[in-house]
Amino acid sequence: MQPNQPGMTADGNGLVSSTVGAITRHIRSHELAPGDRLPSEASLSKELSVSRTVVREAFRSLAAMRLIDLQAGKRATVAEIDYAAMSPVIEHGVHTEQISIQQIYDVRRTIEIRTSVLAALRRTDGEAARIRGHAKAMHDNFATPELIMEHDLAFHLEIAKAAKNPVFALIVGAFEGVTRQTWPVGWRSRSTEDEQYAMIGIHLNLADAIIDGDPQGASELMARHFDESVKALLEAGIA
Amino acid sequence: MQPNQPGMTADGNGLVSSTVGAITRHIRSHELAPGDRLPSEASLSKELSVSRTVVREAFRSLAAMRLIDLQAGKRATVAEIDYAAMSPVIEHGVHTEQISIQQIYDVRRTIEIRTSVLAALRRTDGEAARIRGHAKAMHDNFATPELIMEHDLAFHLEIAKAAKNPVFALIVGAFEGVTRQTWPVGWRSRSTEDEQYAMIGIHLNLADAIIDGDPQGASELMARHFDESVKALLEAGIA
DNA sequence: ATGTATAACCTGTCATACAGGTTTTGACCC
DNA sequence: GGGTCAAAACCTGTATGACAGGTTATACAT
Repeated sequence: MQPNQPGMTADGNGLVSSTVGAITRHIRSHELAPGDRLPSEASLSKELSVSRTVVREAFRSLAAMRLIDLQAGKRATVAEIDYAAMSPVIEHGVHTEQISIQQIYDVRRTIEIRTSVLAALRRTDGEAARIRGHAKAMHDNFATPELIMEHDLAFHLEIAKAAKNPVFALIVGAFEGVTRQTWPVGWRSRSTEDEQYAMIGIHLNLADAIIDGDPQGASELMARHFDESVKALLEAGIA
Repeated sequence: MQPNQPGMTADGNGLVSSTVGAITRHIRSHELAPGDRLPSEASLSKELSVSRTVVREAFRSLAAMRLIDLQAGKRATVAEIDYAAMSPVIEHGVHTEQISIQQIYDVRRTIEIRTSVLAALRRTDGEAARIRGHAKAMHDNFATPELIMEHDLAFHLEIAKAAKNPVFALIVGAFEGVTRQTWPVGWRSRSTEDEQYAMIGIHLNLADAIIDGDPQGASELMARHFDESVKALLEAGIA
């Protein structure tokens, strides 16, 4: 009804896009920080001269991208970076066959060789302990593959966090969903217990290299880990 | 009103989350491919026993993550991977000071050294020509920084595409929005024309290395490009 | 000043309505 | 039978109003 208020960021076609842009601009111009509250739906609706419906759909869009948090009854708040924000995007790409598992492993290899180097250089003692703890938990839960997998995922994410660059953690987190779906395939393709223990052994050695502040060693172990994982997946017929 | 239908993917708290999960499952179980049409809002509303409001908000969520495309009047369709899908997430991280520009350049350096290697190995002749074309356009539009920037961005994205791995392109695309905002700073910090021509020269040499199928050379040039860019940004006081 | 009850506010969901764009239907003509 | 075109049916975008249930702020009592 009212004319479309232009928005610099995303005033593509509809009112919702303009409103998303307006809210984004509001966050930036008011320099809102994570946790800060946004205006209510009603007040935004009035201020932007659009219906509450439109404001709600704009909020949903922003929440889907994890720029804001929504909770029933409470006002929307600016969100902290969520390491799982991009996981659905990657999963969708894989399920629609636009991305292959091997392509994901190539990206992970590239990224995680770097995170292992940075982690070896920058890790705090607490992070080192947690990384070592996950590797050890993989070993100690040998009989329960699901637990091995969870500690494996946490191990890689913890290394990314220890790299002190949230973007690396964001990318590693993006692959968690897909990895959760393909990990069992790789695990089963290591047909003997020796092979399975060897895979866990690499994690233990990698943890040690990071604890020792040995970027060279960490880098080589991470590269080997991915080379072997890709080999295992290829043998299992996953391309 | 009706009880909450559980969804395996995202039945967090509200009906919208469950509905997002249900739609995602629909796409997967029916093996829908990009371009395929989804059911109408009304039929999903009936099938899932929720109001059209809820279905619409679920659609908006999926569209925000770029899993589906929405167009007025038309049915929603499964989306192709969009290289700009993650740009708002990164921009938000930067504007809320959860991510620094330097951290982004470190990730880009890591990723793009790899894409330059892969591009040198896998590029088609058409891609090689386009990459060279953007580098040349940077040189030819020396008087118009905005054009240099656009061709610079397109140059890097084209290399990522030539790497034949959509995930790399996705990541490079994620940084486009932020780069568009910081690029002028780096450009101005190259205070003499010689420095500015040198920056463009690296792009020309990099294009040649990729055309020649020289991964080693491409890798070294890309590394040098980022080292110099980071230096320029640091001198301009951007951390 | 402190604690608590209550009012005011806010979000989640539903129903309905209508404008305007899109697809399907069906009639008509060759 | 096949092609053309207009009308009908369908679909999405947006607005409005309503109400349940959770949250925050107010004001009162102690």
